[in-house]
Amino acid sequence: MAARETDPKERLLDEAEALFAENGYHAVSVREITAAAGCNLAAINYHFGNKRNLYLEVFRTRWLARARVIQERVYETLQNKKEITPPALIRALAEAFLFGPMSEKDRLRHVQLMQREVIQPTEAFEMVMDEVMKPFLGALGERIRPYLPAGTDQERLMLNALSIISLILYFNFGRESVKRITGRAYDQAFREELIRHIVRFTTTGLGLGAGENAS
Amino acid sequence: MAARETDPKERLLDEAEALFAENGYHAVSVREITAAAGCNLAAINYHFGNKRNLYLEVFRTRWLARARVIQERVYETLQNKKEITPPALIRALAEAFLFGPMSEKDRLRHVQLMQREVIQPTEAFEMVMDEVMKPFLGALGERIRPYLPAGTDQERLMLNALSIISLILYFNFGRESVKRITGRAYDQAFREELIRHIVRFTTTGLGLGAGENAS
DNA sequence: GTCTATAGCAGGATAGAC
DNA sequence: GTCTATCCTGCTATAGAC
Repeated sequence: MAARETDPKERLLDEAEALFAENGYHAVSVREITAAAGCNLAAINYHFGNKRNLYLEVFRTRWLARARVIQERVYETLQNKKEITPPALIRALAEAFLFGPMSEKDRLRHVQLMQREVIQPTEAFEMVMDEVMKPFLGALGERIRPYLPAGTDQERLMLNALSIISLILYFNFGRESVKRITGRAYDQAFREELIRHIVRFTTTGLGLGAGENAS
Repeated sequence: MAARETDPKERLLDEAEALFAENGYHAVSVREITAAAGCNLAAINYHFGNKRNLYLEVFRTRWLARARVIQERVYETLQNKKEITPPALIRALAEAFLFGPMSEKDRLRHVQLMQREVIQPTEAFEMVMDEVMKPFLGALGERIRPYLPAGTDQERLMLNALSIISLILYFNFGRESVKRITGRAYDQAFREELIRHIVRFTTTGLGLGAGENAS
């Protein structure tokens, strides 16, 4: 697995993901990517056919894998609990996004990349939706359903789940806005405060009383 | 004011805004913009100096103006109320974004354009923050402060205000996601349902009990 | 598989006629 | 102010040597 650092194909995927996330597809040139990966200009066309395909391959081999890591992290956190309450679940979600198992930069990139697709969907959007968002929100919904009034319909459940996720995502990709408005840096202390806020706001938003009884 | 349709400079601003919002700055060429505006390739350089400056001018003369219209709309809606409760305020905000005074396309563009700056801030981000978001969130905070526990500090107030706005924005720019997850089209009925959800979720999220007593 | 070289085209910007 | 013509840079993609 040291292929990650030696294999040019792998390096291309890594550098491409970073650059696409930071600057967007059109703002990044294949020259930039190959230079960052320390390999030849022709490498992208050889390995992926064209630039567009490299972008899609980034989602297939990097983004989806990372999404799975984040999900696993959530389940790990919840493993030792006897009962998974909504506040504990939401806290685990928020922590996975704001602290998570990967580097700060990787986490930010992950959300940026997805957010670009949300604003302006391309082919990768289908992938993200079908393979991650739908099952993820479905599972999230089922987990919180027992705590909601009996007979809550599927649509309302999904609106609630979407609202939780959107808050968590916003406090990630909207960092610059949040910093400007609150005047705080995104350090450890502030992130913990953000998580407390997210848990409180969404838990009560679900109509479950002010529940901050998570780990 | 029919200058809007005849003056090439005005047409350039309109078409540029539409294209930048839909496809992003780098994906749009000056050739595309001038063609859409029905004027010459050299027009952008003549009137604005360069492409970048046109982009900033779009924010200065179009985006900020529209933000003001949206804000006015909010205050209009609230004008006849004797007491402006948080649910009424939030409903007015959500309505302004989801129905508002301008066309469906204009409303969507407005949010898309801003959202691109949120993900990847440029010079225009300062403008949006300083001239719209900060005062807007400040005013929103002050309006809801009287309903929150006494002594709620400024930071918590801003986190609450940010959360309200982020939900309203997400259900706008994240249309494709919301459609996929709920399986519903963005018609009048669904939008009204979304507004009810937003008002309920955020009002209770603020800790104010399930208050849907707005007009 | 990796390189160099280059084709072929689209991009932003400008000069200068009208 | 508006146009045409054009410069020149940078882009993606490919051909072909190694």
